[in-house]
Amino acid sequence: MAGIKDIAKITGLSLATISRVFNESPLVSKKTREIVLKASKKLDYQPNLMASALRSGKSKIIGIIIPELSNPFFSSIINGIEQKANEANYSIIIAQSHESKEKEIKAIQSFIQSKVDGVLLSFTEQTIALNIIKRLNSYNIPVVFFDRTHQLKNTNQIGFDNYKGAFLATEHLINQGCKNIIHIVGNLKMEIHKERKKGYVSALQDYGSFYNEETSIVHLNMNELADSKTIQNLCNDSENPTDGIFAHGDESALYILNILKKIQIDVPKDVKLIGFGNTNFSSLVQPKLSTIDQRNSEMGKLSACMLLEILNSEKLISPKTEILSPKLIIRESSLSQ
Amino acid sequence: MAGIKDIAKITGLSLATISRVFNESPLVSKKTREIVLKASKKLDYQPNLMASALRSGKSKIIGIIIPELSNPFFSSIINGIEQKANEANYSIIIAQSHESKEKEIKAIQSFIQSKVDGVLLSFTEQTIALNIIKRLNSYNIPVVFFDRTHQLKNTNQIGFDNYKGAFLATEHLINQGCKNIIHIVGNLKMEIHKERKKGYVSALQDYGSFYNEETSIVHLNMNELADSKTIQNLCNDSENPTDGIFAHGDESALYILNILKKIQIDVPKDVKLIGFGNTNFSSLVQPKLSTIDQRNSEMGKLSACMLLEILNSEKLISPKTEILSPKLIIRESSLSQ
DNA sequence: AAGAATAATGTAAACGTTTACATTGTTCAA
DNA sequence: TTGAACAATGTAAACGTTTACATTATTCTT
Repeated sequence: MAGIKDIAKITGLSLATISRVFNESPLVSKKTREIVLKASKKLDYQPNLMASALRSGKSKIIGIIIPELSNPFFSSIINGIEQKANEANYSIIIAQSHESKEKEIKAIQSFIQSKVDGVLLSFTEQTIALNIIKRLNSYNIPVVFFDRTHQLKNTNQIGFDNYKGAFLATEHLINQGCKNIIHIVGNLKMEIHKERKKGYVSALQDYGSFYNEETSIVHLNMNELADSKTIQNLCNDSENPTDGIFAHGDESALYILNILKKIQIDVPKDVKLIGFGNTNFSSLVQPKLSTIDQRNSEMGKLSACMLLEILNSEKLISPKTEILSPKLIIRESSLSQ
Repeated sequence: MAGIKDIAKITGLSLATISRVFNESPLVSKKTREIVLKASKKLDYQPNLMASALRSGKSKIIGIIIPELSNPFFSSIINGIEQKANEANYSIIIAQSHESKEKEIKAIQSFIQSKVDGVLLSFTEQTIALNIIKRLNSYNIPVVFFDRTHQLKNTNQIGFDNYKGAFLATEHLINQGCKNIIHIVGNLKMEIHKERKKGYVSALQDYGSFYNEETSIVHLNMNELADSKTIQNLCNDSENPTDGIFAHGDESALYILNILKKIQIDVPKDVKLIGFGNTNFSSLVQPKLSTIDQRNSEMGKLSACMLLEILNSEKLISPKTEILSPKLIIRESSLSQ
């Protein structure tokens, strides 16, 4: 309820001076600063961020758009973002796109209207990044893309080396003696999953392993019966039975694990399995799941830092792309012996 | 960039009329409405929510405080909240308390300054709800508590019947023939875990089952070696071996599952196990985990609706508490034969 | 046809800050 | 002792809306 005016009244100072105190301006003497602070305590003064934002043009809010909050990958990224944002006294406002371009656009619209200072964005599979950039640019709102990156130059991005991650995973299976490794692919409309597939194929080629575009790439259709038949056929193939599986994510790895169990194929004895993402449950399942760590929280922190840097610097910072390197996590599901 | 003024200029109308159009006031004629909308399209007019909030006192923002975003329970609640909030044209701003009272207070402070219209709050174990209520009340910000509820009258709450959930879980184990059921308790400083314990004890008493405060209640200390020894001792007790385990959460149930596996106790043959929360991975582990569904998304929707109702009604709505009922989900980990 | 009722629009102040510019007070060099 | 330099404070307009109140235009009643 109490505003800067009230403080001015009881201290006998002008609005400007009071305002300067709260903005930590060096233009105010120690003595008056203390007087003001004491008065503001007494009145339980709460600065009105809306008014401040309106006048100054800085809202101290960062907008985040992600596909799905309940995806643990994204929620831990947000953890990282929140930490850095809070340190810098920014609030975060979150919107989910649910992989829908329309919702994404709506979110951006709402962010523009809310006058967010910057946007962190992991776009949907259908998004044309250029449009988004243009839109935000025309309102002078900087944006940093994370996780889902694109080919455009001159944009700020924090990515992850999906290619290398997939390569490491596949290589690991090869090292464990697998002769016929299949890959459960994700949505190939998305760059990240294309990259994972590429990494997988590269590893096989580098090591001269068996690869067949028809049979080595498996699309799940989330119909348990059909899927388990497919897997069964592959694993029981008389000529070239599958003995290694690289799944595009931990969750689908779990799903596969279930299927294998049902058709009585032992992991890791008969088939070795590795996931992707190092989700919190991956060390808690039986057998413990080998996987690729995506360094989620780090990604969050990095993107937040990049955005904050842009927000804090007067002059233009030349855009840059940073790519995080994967870490291979070896647990039980992929180990021979 | 374009504001209401620009629209006024090119249409020759007054600011008031333009404003009325965007606020869907009935006081404006169809003809002028269309003229205004056309002009606003042309200018790509974006209402400045900050200015609007400042003048009207309504920010159209809901603040959410939760302990931990990466806890899937909370992220699905937020999913529910976001859905309802978006429908009503509200943005959500999220802060995590990380179970720290200080961070929680800081978040509330920041919400007050951001002039959120209302707060949805799941408080930390150390929180004294009364203080929070008082603080928000003095700034006229309504609050709805969810999940973690308290005893105070005259507050808005959406809770979950933890007692009944625990009762159902325990009862189910009894029905499956368990004679000696232990309970892995959560943090007993928290009401929800106290209630779960109570429900467990009640079920045992109602059915005249074995219960011993000393041995039936197990606190995990997250030291795998020590914990596995404890569990082993209980399960191999010559007089009264444990044959049923009710864990306070799905994650700890998974943890227990691992321990049991390691000490070669079969689930569900030797010991039947049930968790709490119906987390997304619970149907993907081996054996599939029986659990109690907490109806997370529903809880989110309900709390959002309750808050929105308060925000939309002129007159005071008398505070109410709603308690969601648990659903028993029976899967493999608890089934006999 | 006059006045009442209603509909549509306009005027201008207000929301609580920030900030460019102006003013006053102080210190210090010459 | 003047005035230049600097430090501290003040004045008042501005940010982009909303809204109480005033005004004008239109329709209706009798």
